[in-house]
Amino acid sequence: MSPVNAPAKRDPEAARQRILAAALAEFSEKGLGGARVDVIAQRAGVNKRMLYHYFGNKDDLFLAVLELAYGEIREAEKALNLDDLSPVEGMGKLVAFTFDYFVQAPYFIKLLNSENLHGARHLRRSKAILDMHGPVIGLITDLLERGAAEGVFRDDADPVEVFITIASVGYFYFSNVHTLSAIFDRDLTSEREVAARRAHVIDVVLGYLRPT
Amino acid sequence: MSPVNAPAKRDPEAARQRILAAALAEFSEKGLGGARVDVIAQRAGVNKRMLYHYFGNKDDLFLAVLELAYGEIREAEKALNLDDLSPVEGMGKLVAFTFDYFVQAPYFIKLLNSENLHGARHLRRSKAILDMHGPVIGLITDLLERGAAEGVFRDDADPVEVFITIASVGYFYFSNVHTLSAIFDRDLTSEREVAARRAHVIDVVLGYLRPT
DNA sequence: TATTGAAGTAACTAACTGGTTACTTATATC
DNA sequence: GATATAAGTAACCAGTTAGTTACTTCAATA
Repeated sequence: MSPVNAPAKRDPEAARQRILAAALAEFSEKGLGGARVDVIAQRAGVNKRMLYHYFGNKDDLFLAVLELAYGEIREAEKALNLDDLSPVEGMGKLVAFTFDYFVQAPYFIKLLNSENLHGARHLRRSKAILDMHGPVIGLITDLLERGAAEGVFRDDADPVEVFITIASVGYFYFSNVHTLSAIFDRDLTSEREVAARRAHVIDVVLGYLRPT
Repeated sequence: MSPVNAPAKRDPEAARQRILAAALAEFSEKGLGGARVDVIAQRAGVNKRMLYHYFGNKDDLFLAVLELAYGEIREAEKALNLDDLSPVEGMGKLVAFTFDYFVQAPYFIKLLNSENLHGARHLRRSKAILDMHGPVIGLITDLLERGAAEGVFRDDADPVEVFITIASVGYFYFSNVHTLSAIFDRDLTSEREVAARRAHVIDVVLGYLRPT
């Protein structure tokens, strides 16, 4: 006869979520190799044994975190509704969205860097992630085709190359902020610098896409 | 009375170089955290104690490797002689060079990723590296100014943004080859794909720089 | 050729690391 | 309310890890 809203003494789902959140933080701060299982357990406020109970081992936990992170960005992309916009506006919105996403979810970049250091061995096991990327390419293909037909975009742009380029120009900036800031002796994490970079990357993609 | 060319039983400089080369390989394959001091010693064919004798500790050894890697690319850049070329040709050559450099020295990307995961804490201690980047920016500034004056480049491009963009479009491709290859289910390390990317990144930079 | 400092070695250590064992406790369901 | 199963805990373990100790050997030079 316990009240519906009473805090459950045991809440498996909440524990799972806390482990995932703690692992996301720890993995993105220290990388897969640098992250410590004990620290994740401590941050999640659960016994270390629970990580193994819920996720099997460190690598499988990392994969779960990776699936979470990829799921979030591809889900957000789907909600963009670029079909209602002109090709130029749509492309600008996609580039801005991608850039802003890196600002909002800095852990995404760190996780991908870690995964690439390890040859994408976790991701390759995840059918969920591998099936996730059709939609984005579809979005870009549609924008490029409409733009070329209307004569506002060049007609020789490859959708996958464009996708990689859109990701590149923002990703690299944030992935390498520390070395770039040190080298150029200016704080590239400042709002002013980030805003300047944001304007630049939109200029680059739209500038490139102008008809030849 | 030992012959000049007889192999010295002790060759400190050679030992130092072998340690550096082994550390470069190990650090770029496993990252700073994943690299093992014992493995570096083994790969270099020296006693582990020698790493500490020559370089002090693991972090200082990493910094030495970083200085070596940065020195190499900035030195190669200096030999480009872009002044003799037209702005468009010069910029094309710089973009191609940067891209090709990532192909030729894949360890450079791995080392930078590691350094950024650690907040550039080694690099910031290295005056040598921090003083290394004036020349490249000078090169780009000159190309942009000449191009704008001749009316073949837009006049609102910032040299540092352009530098970062030139690096981005190649760096990200190679840094993330494994995840990208998995996601798009095609081997982006193949010669054909690399050549296509190379052509694309030149198109992107030169396309963007066209006058507005 | 005596000396001294750098080059080199083997064995060790204290702290850590991912994962396990052996066990207890809560809860849904029949 | 008995019971099976999932949730949870504390203590432990075998293998690593960066760095050190205590020592020997070589070779330049005074």
